[in-house]
Amino acid sequence: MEMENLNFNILASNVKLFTNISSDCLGSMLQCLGAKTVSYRKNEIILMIDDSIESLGIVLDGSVLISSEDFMGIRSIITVIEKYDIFAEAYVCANITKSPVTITALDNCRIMWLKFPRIIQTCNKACQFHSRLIENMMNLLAIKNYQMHQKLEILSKRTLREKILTYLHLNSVKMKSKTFNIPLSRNELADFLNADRAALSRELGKMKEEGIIDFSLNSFKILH
Amino acid sequence: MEMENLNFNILASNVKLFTNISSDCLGSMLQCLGAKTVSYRKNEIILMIDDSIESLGIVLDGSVLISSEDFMGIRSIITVIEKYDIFAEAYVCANITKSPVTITALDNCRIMWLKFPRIIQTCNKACQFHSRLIENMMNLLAIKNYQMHQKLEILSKRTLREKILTYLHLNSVKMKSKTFNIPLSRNELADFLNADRAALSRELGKMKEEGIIDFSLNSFKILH
DNA sequence: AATAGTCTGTTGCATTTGCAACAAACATAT
DNA sequence: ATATGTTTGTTGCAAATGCAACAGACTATT
Repeated sequence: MEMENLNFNILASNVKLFTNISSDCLGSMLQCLGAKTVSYRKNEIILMIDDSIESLGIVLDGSVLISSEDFMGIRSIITVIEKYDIFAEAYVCANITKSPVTITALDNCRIMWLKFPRIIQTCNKACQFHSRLIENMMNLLAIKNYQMHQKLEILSKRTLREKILTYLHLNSVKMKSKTFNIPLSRNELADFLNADRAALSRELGKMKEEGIIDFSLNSFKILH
Repeated sequence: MEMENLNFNILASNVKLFTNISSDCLGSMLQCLGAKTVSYRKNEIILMIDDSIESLGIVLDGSVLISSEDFMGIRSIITVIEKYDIFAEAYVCANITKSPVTITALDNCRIMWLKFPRIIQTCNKACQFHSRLIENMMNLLAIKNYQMHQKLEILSKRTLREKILTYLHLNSVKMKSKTFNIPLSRNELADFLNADRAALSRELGKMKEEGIIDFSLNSFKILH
C-alpha cells in the first residue's frame, strides 16, 4: 500500500466509481480492494495483450491508450482513457482473465489498481460501500456501453469521409465547440478509424480544400 | 399485469438477469418492476428510434433485431437478440430516455418489459432481490460490453473479406463447429458488416471459388 | 552544427468497393 | 395459373482506398 500521497477527497469527488462514498470510508475500502498505485513513463506498455488481469485501473494522472493488434500486426486503437476514468472494468466484471487488449501510457501517468472481483467473491457483504460500489459500477458499465455504441456509429459509416465527419462531430459535441483539439496524432487517428494514414491525410486535405473543415496539427474546426 | 401464462421456473432458470433469484420471489419482484408482456408480429417495429424508453426488454419468444439509420437512410444492423436475452438495458441504466436505435421483431415474438429504473430510484432497498438484481445487471452489462468489443473487432478490419472471415469465425466459435447457420439474410448481413450487398455477394462468391468457405443460403462451412 | 528520428503531407498505381441495373429462383397472394 | 414481390447472384463502371515511396518540417540528442 502506497497511499501516503493520495488525497481521498479528490478521489471521492472525481472518480465516478466512488460516487456517494464518503472520503472517510475510502481508506479502508481501498485497503479491502488491495489498492496499489503504480507509475509508468510515457509510451511504456502498461498491460500487454494476453497478460492476465485481476484488477481494474483508475487513471490518477496522465492518460492511457487501449488498442489491439490482429494477426497481420495491424494496430487498432479502441479508445483513450483520460484522468479519473477507469479501464479494464468490463473484463474483471465478466471474469475475463486474459487481456484482449494492449494498454499503453500516452503520457507519464499514475494508475491505481483495484482487485475489484474481491467485492463479489470474498468481501463481507455487510461493509457499507459494497452495494454502492456495485451500483456505481453498473452505471459506469452502462455509460461505457453507450460510448462503445458511439464508436460503432463511427465505424459503421461506409466511407472514410463519413467516418472522419462523425468522429469530428462527436468531438465537437463533447467539447461543446466547433473548434477543438483531438487527443490523437494522425497515425493514431488512422488506427482509430481503421484506415490508412495516407488516405486519411488525403481525405482531410480534400475536406479542407472544399471548405468543410479547417485544421492544423491537432486543432480542428468544423466550418460547414 | 398479464402473467397468467408465465412459468416462473422457466424464467428463473433461463433469464440471466434472474440468476440466483428464487422463482418464489419472482412474482412479487415482477410486480414491483411493473412487468408487462406484449406480443409482436414478425417484422413489426417494437421501438422506433427517438421513442422514449423507460423499460428494458426480455425476449420470451422469438428474436429481435437492433438497428439504426443515418441521415442518408443507410441502415446499420447492430445485433440480434435471441430468446431469454435482454435489450435496452444499457439505456435504462445510463438514464438515456430517447432510444438511439430501432428494434424490430425478426419472428413473431413476446417481450416482457421491466421498469428497471424503479429498482434504483424508488424501490425499498430492503427487498431481498434488490442487490442481487443489480449485481446480475452489472454482470450482464460487462458481458455485453465484451460482445460489443467483438463487433468492433469485426468492423475494425480494413477489407470486406477480413470482415466476413472474422464474422464467420466468431460464429463458428460460438456454435463450436465449422459448419453452422447464420441468423441473417444476405441483405441483413451486408447491413451488419456495413457493406454493399452486391459487394458482399461478390466477395462470398470469390471465397467459395478459392476454396476458403462453402455456403448455401444461410448455411456456412469454413473449409481452410 | 550535425545527425537521427518522428510526424505529416503528397502522389502514382493497383485493388477494392459502392452503385446501378438486370436476371434467375423462390414465395405469396389473388 | 397468373401476377407480384422478395431474395440472391452477376457484372460494368466509376469512385474510394490501400500501399509504397518520397519530401519537408520539426524535435531531440550528441
